[in-house]
Amino acid sequence: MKLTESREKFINAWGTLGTSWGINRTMAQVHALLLISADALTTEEIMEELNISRGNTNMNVRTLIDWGLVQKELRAGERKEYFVAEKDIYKVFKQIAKERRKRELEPIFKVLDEVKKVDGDKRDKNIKAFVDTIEQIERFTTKADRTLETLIKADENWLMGSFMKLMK
Amino acid sequence: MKLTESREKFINAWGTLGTSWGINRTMAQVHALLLISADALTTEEIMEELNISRGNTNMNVRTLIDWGLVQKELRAGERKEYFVAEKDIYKVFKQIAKERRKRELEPIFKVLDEVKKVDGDKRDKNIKAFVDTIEQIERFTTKADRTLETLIKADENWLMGSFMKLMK
DNA sequence: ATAAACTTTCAGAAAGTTTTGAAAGTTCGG
DNA sequence: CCGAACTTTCAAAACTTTCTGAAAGTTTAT
Repeated sequence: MKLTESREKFINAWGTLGTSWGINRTMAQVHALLLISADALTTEEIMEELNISRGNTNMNVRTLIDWGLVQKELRAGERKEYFVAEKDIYKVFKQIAKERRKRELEPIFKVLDEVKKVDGDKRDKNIKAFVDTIEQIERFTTKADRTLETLIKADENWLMGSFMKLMK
Repeated sequence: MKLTESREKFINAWGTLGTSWGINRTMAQVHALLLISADALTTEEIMEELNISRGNTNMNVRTLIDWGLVQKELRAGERKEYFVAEKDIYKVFKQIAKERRKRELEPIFKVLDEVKKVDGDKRDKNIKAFVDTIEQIERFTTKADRTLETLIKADENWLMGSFMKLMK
């Protein structure tokens, strides 16, 4: 398979994967493109490679920068901005985990906390079913969250070490 | 806060969370409703509680059954089907992980495998950047996948034990 | 065999999300 | 301060996904 074809295939696959993880297709594709490019790219180059508009490119590159997955690179004597992706895949997953934790897990914790203060007799089976479920979810997610936090803070070797241990 | 209000709040939060994880909002809401209900519910009851159509209810309940998160419950002498959710939250997350692994990780492995067989001189920096990235992703995802598989197969206590260890 | 009680399907409508592209904004050298 | 080179914004359009509800299908009792 030719490089061009392989690249295209990978970019598409990454875009599809992104979609089912709640990340928009184009954002995932821009990320994939930058990941596999040896050099930093300009807006113009991204537009051309992916056949997308300037506005779309700008918006998605900006989001990737917000997520800490892409950085601007300035070149002496040039006006244009160049973009490079973080190439270390561990860092990439760590960043994503961090971002999503903030955007998704934190709000749910807030709701769980609020919602479990339901009033009424705990012997009522409907109240009991509700409270029990909420508490179980809270216990589980708190544990999962702490684990995630540990992983996020940990350095790469530690991360690998933990995975290794888990795998026995 | 009244039970009705709490329930509604939780159902909505769960629905929103689902959305950002690529699970459709209604499916997540039906799941939430069944999770917090003391008794099994009929299609009719789900329709009424969530204000959704018969077709929509049927489709989403069916998908939840496919995912192994909900079961049919038949009652002697009754024609209607009753639905109950798996209440053990560990099992719920395990099932979801299993499902998504099959639908999302497996296809990406296939692509990575295909795509890394790119032809051309490995000293070309573009080919090198591409192949290096693909290999890194493959190594990482394979490890993550094995860990996931181990977790899926493991029983609940083992799962908790592992989490505990990770948390130190 | 029929009818009642249910469940499933599916085409079109509605809702939600993403993309475009032109216009507005910014920055910098001279 | 001007104009060229770029970046950002945003309303409208295109696309995607989800939902509705009526019709078709299935099952069971008699």
